[in-house]
Amino acid sequence: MKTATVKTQEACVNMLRPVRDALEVLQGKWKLPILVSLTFGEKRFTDIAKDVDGITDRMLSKELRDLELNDLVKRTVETGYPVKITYSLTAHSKSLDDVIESLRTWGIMHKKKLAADCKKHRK
Amino acid sequence: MKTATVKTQEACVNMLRPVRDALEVLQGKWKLPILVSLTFGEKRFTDIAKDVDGITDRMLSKELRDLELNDLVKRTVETGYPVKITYSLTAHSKSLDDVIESLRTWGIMHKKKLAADCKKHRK
DNA sequence: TATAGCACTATCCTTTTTGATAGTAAAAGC
DNA sequence: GCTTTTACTATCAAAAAGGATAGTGCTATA
Repeated sequence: MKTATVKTQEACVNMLRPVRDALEVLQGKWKLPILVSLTFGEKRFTDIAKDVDGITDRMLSKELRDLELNDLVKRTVETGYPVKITYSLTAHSKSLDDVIESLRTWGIMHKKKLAADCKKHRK
Repeated sequence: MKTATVKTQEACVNMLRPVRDALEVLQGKWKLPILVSLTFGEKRFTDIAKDVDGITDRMLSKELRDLELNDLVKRTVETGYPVKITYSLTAHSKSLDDVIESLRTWGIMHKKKLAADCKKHRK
């Protein structure tokens, strides 16, 4: 391979690494949706389940545990009767704002495009 | 449930939908990395494979097909001897710039945090 | 002639993810 | 006393994702 090619490849791999690091913690169908739900304030287990349509208790439980381990969600137990458990964002997950917002914006565009393409093909 | 609660839940679900739409096409370990690799210009199969460390031919082939179906990658055949096949971004995938950049930025932060936390725990 | 590069595909297998269903303990509300 | 709510866990099963390995047909190169 040519030296120039190797150089651009290196640049590419360096660009790629952080993206893959981020993906490692955020990948999957549910993690980002759960975090989005929590941007609306701290919530209880069942409230999150209501927001994130289609998630099962089992998945929600597992994903919350994963997110907690990565310091992306804080679990708070309010003792008393009955015990109240709430989940909330952390400083670390709040820093995901840009990611979520850009993904959201793109998602809107993408949906519009799908609709447009669909019309085209029906013609 | 209280009316106010229902309203914020509705707002949340509406916020969530586009994120989930986006995730549907972009999810997985490889799609975004492949697209990042192509932001450096059109590339051939083996070149992408070199950039995206760890991907197998099977996966790359499959993911490229998926991405092409969603108009996120363009496959170009240059006839001649030998035939040259190149992959490149489309207008649609170029619009992912913000998503990729924010994910990248967050990934860098996240890694730093991991390193910092690791130090803390060793103390 | 032998080897290497290109762009894959095929087969088989393992791991991970996701889903369905049921169950629990403790308290509150009817 | 019975049901409901809350916040889960357990078990089983299906589906999706990912990986290992090998092979193909073609060309260029040593």
